[in-house]
Amino acid sequence: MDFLWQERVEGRRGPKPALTLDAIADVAIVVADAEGLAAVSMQRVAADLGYTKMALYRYLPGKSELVAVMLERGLGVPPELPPGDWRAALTLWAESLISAFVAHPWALEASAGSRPVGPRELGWMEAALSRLPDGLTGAERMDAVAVVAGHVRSIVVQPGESGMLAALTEHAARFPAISAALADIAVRGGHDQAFRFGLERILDGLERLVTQRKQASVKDSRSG
Amino acid sequence: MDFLWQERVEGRRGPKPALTLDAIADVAIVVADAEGLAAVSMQRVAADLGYTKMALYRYLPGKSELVAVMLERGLGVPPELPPGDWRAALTLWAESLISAFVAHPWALEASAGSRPVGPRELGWMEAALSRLPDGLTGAERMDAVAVVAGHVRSIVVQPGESGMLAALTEHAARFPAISAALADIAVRGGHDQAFRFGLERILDGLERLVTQRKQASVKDSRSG
DNA sequence: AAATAACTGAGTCCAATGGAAACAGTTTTG
DNA sequence: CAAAACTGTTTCCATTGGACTCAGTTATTT
Repeated sequence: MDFLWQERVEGRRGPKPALTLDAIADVAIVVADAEGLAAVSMQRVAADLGYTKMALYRYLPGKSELVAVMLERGLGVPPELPPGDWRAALTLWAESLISAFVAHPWALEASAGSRPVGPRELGWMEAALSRLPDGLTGAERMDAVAVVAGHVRSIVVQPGESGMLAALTEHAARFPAISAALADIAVRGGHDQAFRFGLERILDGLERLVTQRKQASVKDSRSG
Repeated sequence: MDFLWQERVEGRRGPKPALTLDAIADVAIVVADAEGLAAVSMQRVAADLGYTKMALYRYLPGKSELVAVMLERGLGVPPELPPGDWRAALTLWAESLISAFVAHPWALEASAGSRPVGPRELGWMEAALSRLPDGLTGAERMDAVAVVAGHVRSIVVQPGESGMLAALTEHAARFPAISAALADIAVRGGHDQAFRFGLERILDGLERLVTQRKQASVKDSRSG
């Protein structure tokens, strides 16, 4: 987890390092973008760099750390969110996040499970948190961001439709509700529709909570 | 994808198979539950069964198919949803799904990405779809279920808090919003709180949409 | 009943993986 | 200058998923 936060100390003994952590990660990202995360092996990355596999271990403890660095660089820095409407800000945030995931599909797999967190990832979290409306507890704020981020993830994963369609052609009768719904889906615009729909439901739900609380607190101050 | 839907044909020549697909998957599930999906190898599963690795390939084309079968069995059958309130039904559905994921944490990893879909997985989808309120298009119904399922997934993933806390102890100043929110989290009840919060926001958002449309259609029929 | 064809599980072999350990060469520090 | 620290390379290993072969078993066919 150190290497995610701390850059290399200068002025050490021995030969100058020929590589940098970032250069390694960038090559790995190129591989992952083109051929998937599975194609990223120490050997492959080292070969693409023109070095031997074990040279990388001078920069990284192991492969999982390489993936962590890839993720940090792949995510990029969070976008500048315009001031004003919190819904617009969160929408832009979610759109940017989904763009990052679409550009680097492996990032989804890489960001699953418990793992060390880097500064950029925290930057994304910070950006969203700071633009949430008032009237939520700290825990609720974390949860709210988690819901939006979870929605983005689930959109990118998209396990279903293609595999579902294949399975349904033979067993449509057993799953009438799916069949009926899918008949409608063929004529719409892919991911984006689903993304918008879910995001707006979530923001609506959030908005309802905060306005509800705002009204309650007004009533409170009036009566007390 | 065949083996997910079709059981073995009886009355074949040759020796009786010593194993069954389900028995193999069950052993693999035990391994995955105890030591994670990474510990599931053909060798390991075969050894636990008392057979050689290559024997398994008589039942499965490859490892990815084993994981697919594991997922089908691990998910189990969807719960019976009580009639009536659609919010209660969807809540129970989401709770059951999260229980399955908590019981089999590897199922999350296994269900990521595009993959063949089995009957039980479709059964879950069908169950949720059939209990959604009226007033949604087919595409929207799919999206609505996807949002809820995505929320469940994101709750189970829970990338953050532990790793985040570790990182924040040293860099709290750089991320004030996270620090403030996390200070609140220490005193609450883990996953469940986040799950409830997000689910209720989503259901609120859905409810708003359908009631909105119901009102619009009433007004419509009055004026036209 | 006998022959055949299909099937079984075991055994051997392979390329690729992540990683450990020891290596010779290079540069800074004492 | 010598020693210490660091570099990238080389050699080695266990484990992985999987292709292929082989002897043995059994249901179907003749």
